[in-house]
Amino acid sequence: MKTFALRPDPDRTPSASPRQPTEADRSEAEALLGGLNPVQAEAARTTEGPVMIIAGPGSGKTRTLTHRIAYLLASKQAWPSQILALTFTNKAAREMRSRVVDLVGDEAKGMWIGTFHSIFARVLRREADHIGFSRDFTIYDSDDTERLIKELMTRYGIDPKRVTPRSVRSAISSAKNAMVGPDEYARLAGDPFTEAASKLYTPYAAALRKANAMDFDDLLGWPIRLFEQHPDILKEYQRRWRFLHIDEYQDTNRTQYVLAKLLAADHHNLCVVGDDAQSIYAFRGADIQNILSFQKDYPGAKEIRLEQNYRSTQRIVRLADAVIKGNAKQLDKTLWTDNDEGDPIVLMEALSERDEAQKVERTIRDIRSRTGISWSDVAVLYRTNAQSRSIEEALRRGGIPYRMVGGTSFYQRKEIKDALAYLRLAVNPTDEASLLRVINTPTRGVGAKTIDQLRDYATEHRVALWQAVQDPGGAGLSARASKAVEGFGFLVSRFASKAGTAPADELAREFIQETGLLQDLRDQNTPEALARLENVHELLNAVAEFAGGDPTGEPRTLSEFLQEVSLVADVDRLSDDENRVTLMTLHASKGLEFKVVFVTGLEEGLFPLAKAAQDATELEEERRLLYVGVTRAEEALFLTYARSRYRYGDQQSSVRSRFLDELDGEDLLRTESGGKFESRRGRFQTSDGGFGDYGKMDPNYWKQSLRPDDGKTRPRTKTVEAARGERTIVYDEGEAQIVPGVQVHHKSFGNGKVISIEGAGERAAATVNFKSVGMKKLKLAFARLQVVG
DNA sequence: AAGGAGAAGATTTTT
DNA sequence: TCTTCTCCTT
Repeated sequence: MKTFALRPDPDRTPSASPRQPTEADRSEAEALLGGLNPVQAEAARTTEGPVMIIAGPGSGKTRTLTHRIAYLLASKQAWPSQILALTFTNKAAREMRSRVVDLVGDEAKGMWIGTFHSIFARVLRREADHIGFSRDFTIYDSDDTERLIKELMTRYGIDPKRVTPRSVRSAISSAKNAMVGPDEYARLAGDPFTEAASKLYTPYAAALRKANAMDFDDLLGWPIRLFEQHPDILKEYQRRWRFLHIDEYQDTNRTQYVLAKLLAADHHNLCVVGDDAQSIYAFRGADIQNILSFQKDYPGAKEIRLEQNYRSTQRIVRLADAVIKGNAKQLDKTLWTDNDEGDPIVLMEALSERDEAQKVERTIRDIRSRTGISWSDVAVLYRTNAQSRSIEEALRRGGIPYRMVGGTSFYQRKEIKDALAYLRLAVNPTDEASLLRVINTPTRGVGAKTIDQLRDYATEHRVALWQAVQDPGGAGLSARASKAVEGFGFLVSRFASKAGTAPADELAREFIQETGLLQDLRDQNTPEALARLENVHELLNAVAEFAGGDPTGEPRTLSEFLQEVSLVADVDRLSDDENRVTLMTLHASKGLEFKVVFVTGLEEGLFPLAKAAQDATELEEERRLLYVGVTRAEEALFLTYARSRYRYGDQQSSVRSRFLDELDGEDLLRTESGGKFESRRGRFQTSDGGFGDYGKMDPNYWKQSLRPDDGKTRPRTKTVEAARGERTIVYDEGEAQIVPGVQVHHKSFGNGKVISIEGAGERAAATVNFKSVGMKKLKLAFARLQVVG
């Protein structure tokens, strides 16, 4: 590690004038760029003014950004604290920080690097009093937020069946992301749903404030308001951060865009890095226009294109290119690579999701024994978290170690959320969502009725729920209920009074001990409960570790721990030193790379999702998602789909994804046996035996149950009868018809369900999913299947 | 108020 | 299929 002579950073006098680099400084910094290609190096040394780096997957954009920051420091153009770098995940921030430190030494630790949310949470902590919050504000995730909205809905008499807390939350969140305030939102309201949501917008904002809490969107919205109301504070931050970097710029939303604009308004030293083809977060407000119109927003911006891919084989790059060609709207760029041609990309067809998982498992094992790669070189990607189950089962059966990203991540688990809710209360007892969460967890005799009474009291006296808890007698509770509530209130306030002073780890340990959470789990004495107990202990260890100090050794408080923990995504917990196969959604795979990648579930209705298939814009986003997925692969890529899949506990037949059939022409895909891939050129066989194209297809076809209505089981959808009527009956055994969906009996395999029928007459064959042996393909003429029921 | 049984409902993706 | 909600009994 090379150490540069960076003098102590005047963090407290951020207005320190920019340093004037000498020739010697420049040439010393120049040496750092040795490993970059000419285009990357140019991007790294263009430090003044607005710069947009359009970087294809695997083109070394992180590397370039890292070197740019190192260059700024080494050439003495900036103090570390004058550099702000905004990344998409905390993991990316961590990695970038340590790489910069490797390049220029420990002083670089003082730079500001993190996600938008974590950086601005820190800003808000500093400036909390300017916006009327306490610095110990609680950060609400969507769970907490929904709890609060549900609460408001009962108060405002909105039926939670027709308008769900979840949909209200996402409506308000979108509004906040687009910087639409309550008044404007109410004006826009036209339909009953928007009207209901707009009725809750203002009370929701008020409730958050009362609870001294912020949701994710507030962490970006409040800084904007702060800067607008206090130009002097804005000025201070403009002076502090002289060089701004934003990674994954294509996934920034309106508020992030505005923040960047405010901060860079003075010096324009803004460097954004992104790839419009990898924009996959429109659903949460990301606006692709931010990157598309960068030139317009920052006239004179320098545009640099990184088009050489260093990650993947020629074949993978060509496939990625073929995938993205399906999209009309995109900045043109040509991705190319000097890498080897590589192995053909394999398309695997499976009978069922179970079969798909088994094939994945076998293939992983096979590659490993053939090439000696590590488990951690392999990733299995899927569109929805629900798909992980079958993969997990197969890997577990096969004894392949794996780790899963997302799903119910550590901090989402119930026991963890309960424990965190207690800790949040100690720091901020007005936090209503947390109060409601644990007031009766573990059960202590505070039921729904008691909570109603407390709520009424709080509403009537216009005080926080916490105030009501402290005066149960005043709320008119019965003696028994009063005593229970009092006990809870006493417990919380005892630790709340210590929260400011006691060391975080001790406080947390004692408090959680006394809540009875641990005892409750111990008493259950089931393997699951004991695993949960372990998790809570792990949380307490995390508190202790955190309290021990930040990278520079400063001890930290419980309040800081809680704020940081709210912003930890599951990918952030992913460490590289575990030798396991990685399972995750395509979204979570962004920014990562693996030697071997499986993209699974390439089926209509799943990938692309049914809803997205109906809308051209959303369909393009799905295609970009596939682009992101395939470009994670360095050496080997497998695409899989299953001909049938469990949905809502019912086996449904499926049609392979249109994305596959777009990959015609070039010789890109091979089947498992090495045969050539035959594109159906956008056409497929429909259930009525005809042909249609994807555009005409019912996007919800997969919702139709294959199970005929036998009068005993409730029909899952209205279309069952209709679907059955249209279906060609292939084989008729007396009055019992063997059609997809019916239960049949086989004399050696037992009972099973018909998934599909192929051929007709003598050659008709059925694919049957047997309870005992799984999928089998049987000739009807020999199998003598009996229809059951 | 608590706990159990049975029924209804759910699957995009997430900082 | 799995989870959450609702109603019912204790």
